[in-house]
Amino acid sequence: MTNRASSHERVTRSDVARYAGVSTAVVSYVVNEGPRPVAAATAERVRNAIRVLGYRPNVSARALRTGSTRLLGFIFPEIDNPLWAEFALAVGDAAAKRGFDLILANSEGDATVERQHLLNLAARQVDGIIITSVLGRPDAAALPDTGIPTILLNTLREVTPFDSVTVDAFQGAYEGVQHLIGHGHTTIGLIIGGSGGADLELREAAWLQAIRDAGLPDGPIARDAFSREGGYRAGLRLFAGPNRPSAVFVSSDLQAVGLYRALYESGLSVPGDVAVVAFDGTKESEFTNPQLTVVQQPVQELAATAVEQVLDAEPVDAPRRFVQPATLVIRQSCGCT
Amino acid sequence: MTNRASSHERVTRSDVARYAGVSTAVVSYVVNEGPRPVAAATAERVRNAIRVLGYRPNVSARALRTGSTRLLGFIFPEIDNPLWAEFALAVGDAAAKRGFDLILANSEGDATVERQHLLNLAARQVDGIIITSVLGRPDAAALPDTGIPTILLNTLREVTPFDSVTVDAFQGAYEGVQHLIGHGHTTIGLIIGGSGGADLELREAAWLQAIRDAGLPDGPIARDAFSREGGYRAGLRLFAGPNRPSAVFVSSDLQAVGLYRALYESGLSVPGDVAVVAFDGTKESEFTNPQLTVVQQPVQELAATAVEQVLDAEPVDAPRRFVQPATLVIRQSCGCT
DNA sequence: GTGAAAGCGCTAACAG
DNA sequence: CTGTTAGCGCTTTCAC
Repeated sequence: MTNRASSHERVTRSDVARYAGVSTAVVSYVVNEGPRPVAAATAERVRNAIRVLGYRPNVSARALRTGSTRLLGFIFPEIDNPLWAEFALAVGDAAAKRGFDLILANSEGDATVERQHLLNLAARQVDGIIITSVLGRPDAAALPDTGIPTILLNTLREVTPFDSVTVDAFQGAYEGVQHLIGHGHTTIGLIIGGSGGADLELREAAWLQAIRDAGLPDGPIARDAFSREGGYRAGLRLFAGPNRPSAVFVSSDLQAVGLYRALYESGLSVPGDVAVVAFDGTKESEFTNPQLTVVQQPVQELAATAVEQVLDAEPVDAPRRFVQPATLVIRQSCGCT
Repeated sequence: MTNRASSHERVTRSDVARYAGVSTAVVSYVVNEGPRPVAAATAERVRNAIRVLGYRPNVSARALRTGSTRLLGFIFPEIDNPLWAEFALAVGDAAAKRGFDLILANSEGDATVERQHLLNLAARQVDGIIITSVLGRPDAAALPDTGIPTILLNTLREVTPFDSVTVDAFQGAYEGVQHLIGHGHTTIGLIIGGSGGADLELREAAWLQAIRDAGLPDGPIARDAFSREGGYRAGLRLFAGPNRPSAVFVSSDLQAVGLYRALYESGLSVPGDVAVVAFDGTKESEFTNPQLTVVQQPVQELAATAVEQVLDAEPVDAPRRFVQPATLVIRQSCGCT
């Protein structure tokens, strides 16, 4: 037995038409349930012919004719962050609900690769593109205009020239830090990626704001990659010196996992010695020991909105921004239990 | 500014031909670098026209004409296991290297859904399908014959009627258990999914064999889902009673993460009270505390082989099986350090 | 080295 | 309610 093209002489629409004794148009009407009505008996004959012959419509031909591939493109920066995997899954599910399939494209965190994927997806005539961009940054303007509805998912800056759907990172981070403050901590560190600079990332801005609003002194910052290793290194640095924070807000739970290792190796306990709240709330964060208290992104909702917008939204002149609230999920690392 | 179809009158091949003052055939020859030669100067004119006009070939039309979409399908049972995410990424990368894109299809662990995806991908005329099937089981025979090259990835049973590429689960599990035995453990438990039965899954078979080969008594088994929760529940059961094993072989590191939580809650330490070795070796396993010793799947290599086979293999009558070795990665949970 | 033209399988006017 | 047919954009054979 083989799984190769064995006895697969391709069955076309006209084979079906011949077999059912109708025209090819009627076959189309039956297959697409429109645009013209077909007599019940005729339709049944056609459906039977389709079944008997094992006919499957050629999607490429249809796409060529209609201009729609019923395909969506999803560009993500790398998959090692389980958050992207969760987004990919959620977007795929939302797309499937509408009868669309998803093409994956890994930009490897590289803006050039991202650009190429965009062009490639455009050539494939996908009906929409969803990007979790490397660029939560304004220079997303550098993305080529493909003429295809495109939406940025999970941008953590305020401004983009594209439609975007994103968690309310400021509100979420603010609540997370506030929660730590509520536990009585006065020195609250931050672990985050990026490079700071003038145009603060929302999570960082919120952390700072919450601290200052509470009249506390700015806490120490350790910047490193948005990865487990990055969090590990950042954690090591944060707790190497004499002025250790008693609490840390971590801007992704991947980094928090790394921080856990740093703390574990330093013999520091969570939440006893250090309280931790992390942003993202992937599944992985649920099974750390102790369990991470997180500011959770509404992944399903964000994905559903992205798909909906990309498929249904009317063109307008100004970029739209859809912001959805994050949820503080209290578990153990903050010290509540 | 909008990201909608703005000024996108579609540029076709004949626009380019007109602009460059050549025939459409020549444009094809240039775009595809064949099959006929083109004078250097002419080619340059065409390339220039392409650039100026911003022409991008229509992939659907090409697919219709050539019968090849340069698309691969990847069916996976659910993405909550980071192993599937790693496979998806690796398959996507391997496909990209060959100029193919990947369509994702989540079967949600349901054989019916899996079947539908297979049919849908066939209708999309993908050039190959890679399945990490729900069915590591012989009834994979129930998969429909699509006439498209299809390969099973990561099947953990010996027999399938399809081509397959898989880690050497028996060898890997055997080595993992042997390693535990080498540490002097005499009661080695197993946490695994599935239901046992006559046709043993390879990891279970290997665990049993290694124990018996060492002249030890069979250890306790806890069966539960291949998830963090499943591992947690299994762990709770395994360590509830009086006859606790001193070591556990866990058939996926997701389950090991769950086991860690159960042990953490029970106040049992790893590897002091319980030594652990897990199968899979995803990135997540590296950052547990203490770090998991794992039998690691060669994810990149398996994915590369799957893509290669699906694209290049000649049809044959007997199913082919490609088996690649697992690697024991010694970290802390086994008690080595 | 280049061009003309057929046709991949489908949809949707348009005609009956 | 059903049939005929043009044509989506591309590749490639065949002629020049």
